[in-house]
Amino acid sequence: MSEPLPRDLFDPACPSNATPFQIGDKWAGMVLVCLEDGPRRFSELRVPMHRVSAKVLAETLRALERDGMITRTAYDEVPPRVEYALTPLGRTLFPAMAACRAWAVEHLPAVLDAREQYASRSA
Amino acid sequence: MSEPLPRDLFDPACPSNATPFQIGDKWAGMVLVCLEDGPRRFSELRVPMHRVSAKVLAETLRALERDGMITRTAYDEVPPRVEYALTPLGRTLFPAMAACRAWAVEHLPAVLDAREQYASRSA
DNA sequence: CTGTATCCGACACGATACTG
DNA sequence: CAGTATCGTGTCGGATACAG
Repeated sequence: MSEPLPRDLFDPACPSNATPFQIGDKWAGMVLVCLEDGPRRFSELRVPMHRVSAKVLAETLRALERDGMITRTAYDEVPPRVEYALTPLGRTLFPAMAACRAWAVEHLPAVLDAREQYASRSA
Repeated sequence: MSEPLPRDLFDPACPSNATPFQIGDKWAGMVLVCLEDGPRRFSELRVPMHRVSAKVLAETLRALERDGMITRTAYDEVPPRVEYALTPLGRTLFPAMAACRAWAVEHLPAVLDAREQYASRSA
């Protein structure tokens, strides 16, 4: 125990480094959850994500599209309509996201306890 | 399909919001991985995380300690020695982290492909 | 409706110097 | 060795105004 650990965690080949680029992104995960049950329009996404500005939401959607996680479909109508939908690749993220969510559900109380004890020790 | 979705994802009670606060943190996950095989000293952690300044590493360690994920043990010696170690609560994160890493290993090539195609479409 | 362009403040982060 | 204090910079992200 406690012998190895010489590697460079910033090596691009290290999955520990590449992993959170989607799940860990501040809002990408939210977008994916919002699309789980079917395609959504830009304005539909803004409702549950009301604390995110249009600018940042647009940037998040671009990044997810670029990475092949979602598709963007613009319909030539008036008024304009654009729908975002998960790709099969995007769906592959859900098991890992579910594991994270399950952890939070199970252990979040313990974390909050730890914070309280830490705060009272500092006082 | 495509009916629900009225909830507020910023509700503190929503696990989708609370989940990435550890795994998604820029360096917290790295620290946890570094501690997996046993306790480490501050300077030992700086080797694999050489791109993180001492200041930020210290802040990350404080946050993880506050949340009950790691312990900090200072030995009264000269020169000083401080060791960080996982708590049982901290260890509970590893299954979720493993799920994320497994996703990355399996699907990262597809993501890189998507990026190339996206770049060539833009050109 | 679905964005983009611009401005601007807040904060995250690194570098450096210093302390116990 | 294990940090903290201070400073400077770059980026994130909101608000607003505007375009297709």
